[in-house]
Amino acid sequence: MKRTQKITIQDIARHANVSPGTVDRVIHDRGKVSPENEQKIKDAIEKLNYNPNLLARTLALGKHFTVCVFFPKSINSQDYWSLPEQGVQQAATGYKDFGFSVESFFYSLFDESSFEEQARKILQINPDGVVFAPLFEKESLMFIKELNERNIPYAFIDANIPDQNNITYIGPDTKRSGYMSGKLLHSLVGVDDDILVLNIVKGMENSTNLTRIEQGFMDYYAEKCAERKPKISSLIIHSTEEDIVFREITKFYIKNPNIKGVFVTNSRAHLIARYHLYHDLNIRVIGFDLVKENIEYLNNGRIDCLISQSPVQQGIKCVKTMFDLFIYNSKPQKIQSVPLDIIIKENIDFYMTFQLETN
Amino acid sequence: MKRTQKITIQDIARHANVSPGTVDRVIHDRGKVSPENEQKIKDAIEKLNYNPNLLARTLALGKHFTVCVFFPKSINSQDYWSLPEQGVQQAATGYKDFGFSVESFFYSLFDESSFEEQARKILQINPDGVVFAPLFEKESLMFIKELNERNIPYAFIDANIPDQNNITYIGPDTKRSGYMSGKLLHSLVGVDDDILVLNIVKGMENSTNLTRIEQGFMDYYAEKCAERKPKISSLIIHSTEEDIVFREITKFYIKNPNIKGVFVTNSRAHLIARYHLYHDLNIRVIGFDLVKENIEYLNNGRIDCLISQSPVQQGIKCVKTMFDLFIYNSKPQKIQSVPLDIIIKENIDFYMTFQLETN
DNA sequence: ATCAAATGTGTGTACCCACACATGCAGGAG
DNA sequence: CTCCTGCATGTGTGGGTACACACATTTGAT
Repeated sequence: MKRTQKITIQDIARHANVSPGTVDRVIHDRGKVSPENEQKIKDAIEKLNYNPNLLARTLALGKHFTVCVFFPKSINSQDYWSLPEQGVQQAATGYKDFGFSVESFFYSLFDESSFEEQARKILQINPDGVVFAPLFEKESLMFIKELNERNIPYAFIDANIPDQNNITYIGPDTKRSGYMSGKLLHSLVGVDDDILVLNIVKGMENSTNLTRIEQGFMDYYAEKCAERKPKISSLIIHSTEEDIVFREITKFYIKNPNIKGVFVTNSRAHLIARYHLYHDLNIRVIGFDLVKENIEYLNNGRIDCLISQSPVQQGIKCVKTMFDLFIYNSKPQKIQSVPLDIIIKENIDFYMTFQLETN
Repeated sequence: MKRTQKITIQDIARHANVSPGTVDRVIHDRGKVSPENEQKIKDAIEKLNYNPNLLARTLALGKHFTVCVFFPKSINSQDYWSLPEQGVQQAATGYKDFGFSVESFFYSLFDESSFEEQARKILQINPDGVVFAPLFEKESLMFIKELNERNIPYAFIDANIPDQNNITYIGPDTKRSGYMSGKLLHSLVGVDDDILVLNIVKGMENSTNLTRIEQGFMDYYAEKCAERKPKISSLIIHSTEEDIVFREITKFYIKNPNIKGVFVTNSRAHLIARYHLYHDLNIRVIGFDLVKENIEYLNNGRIDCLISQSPVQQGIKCVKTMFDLFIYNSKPQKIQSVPLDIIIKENIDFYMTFQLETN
């Protein structure tokens, strides 16, 4: 524990025979400096490898940034959406001395109007940045329009809407997770058996992601089973109501009796798992996300494998990205993928423990 | 971006009708304050929920901390031990403005004397903290003794030595990883087949961890297969030389022809995998760590499953722990477990990508 | 009892480093 | 001679720390 020997603006000033203020103006390119001095100062900065002290800078600037995060509501701490929120809070505590604060807002996954309502609230606060999960495409686009007009930087988390002005997308590489799903299902189901790619969606949901996931899935089979591919069907059910889903599934299974594996492109694998349980069907199922219902069916064997998309890390990363943007002024990459974890019966309990306790 | 409204030491001073200096002395318990004032100040701190500004504090103190990290050498970026190092570097960059710097030292896994030599170098630097992987037990204990005498706080990473004065251990919960291995092997090998727990160690290596891993493994079978357990043998080979290992294995397999699954308690699963490849034996293998050789055999199917112990996160965490200790003066938990990831053929390539590119 | 020294209690302020604004001081134009 | 412009310096701010100092009270010696 010694006194710091870091070089400061004063060191530069001494080296160039000018005052600290002049050095400051060179650094910030505010002009009003004679060419000779400017050169001398720049040389000294180069030579001494000067980097401004972030602490002193933020302290002097005394700025304050508010970032709103905007996720689906979670009912309890087991919920999928409580995990990114946990990551957000965790990261935020480490940044609060930098005058960086986070406010959370939540919308209901079953109610588009709650999204609009909370989005209005966020705009009223007029934050410096916004992180949100654009699960309702139409409403999100309206929100985006407003954010663009006000020049408020925003990041997408968990789901992406392409070709927007967002500073970054933080979430799974959707195509890759589809590809990985293909590989996994391939290991569970032979090439002579039929496969179903099942999209269970509510009307308004962001569909781009599902398309990309499905494409990745198809890519795998096209690449690895070029000569001998299983029959792959695709089905979209436009409801999450159990009776409607069950009716559609029944219709499909009657027409396609040889289905031995199902890939559910989102977190609703539990619906088909329940169907298999009722009818005692021996069909492999893989899906996404450790939501409570999925975990239940993973444990009793009706779901074979779930892919988890590092929800806590997503939360951490989005806060960190905003922090770096405001404090370091560093622009993030447009896409920041997170790890995809394979969860099977054998590691589910360990995985859950760690997601909640550590990180 | 507004001016901050955070409450400062001045606010407290005004509230308690004292000077900022007095508040400071109360906060730091330096005495020389009248009881009434002390109480008033404490009340005000409580009431206004005051938290000192970390930036201003570190700036004013102008302290500088050096932490030495001390790992096995890695030959290339694919190596296991390059991963914690990457985590260390990554975390360190974020803390450098706090006067917090990290110096890395490396020892050879095959040379105890290199450990001693580098340990001496570290002691010469006289750092404020040390993080190291105590893989050589005897040499580590000597190092520990010296650190204790000098009152230098130290943390263990990746491997633990119990009952020491270390501030924390960061790494896998060894018992749990054994338990998990049991669960995994159970899913691969029937209860009528025999199982081998294989310890391939060099003479000087830290043995406590292996014992605990094995114990966790046994616990699983004792718990879950109480009535009908496979025959589980345990074998220790005191060498990592291929010919010696092969000889010992041959001897063992001749006596125990019904072995169908092998659990290797450290990163040396590739040795037995190669043996199986040569002799074309259809025996399941699970082991630890994504070292290059292991990955090779995972890909060609001679290793069925590897457990990865979040190496990058381990590095990040140990730097963060030291930072929190010095800057926040916050004591860590004695044990900080990291997630255990299951790596199979299906997700190895994705896993590797993320370990290297993101985090 | 008296006075100096030691102790207890509290205040004032320079400093950490970067930043921003106000000010000073040339020289040339009007 | 003033006014402006270009260049450079000086100073106050931000939050907290640490040291120097001021003042009051107690202790001890004479």
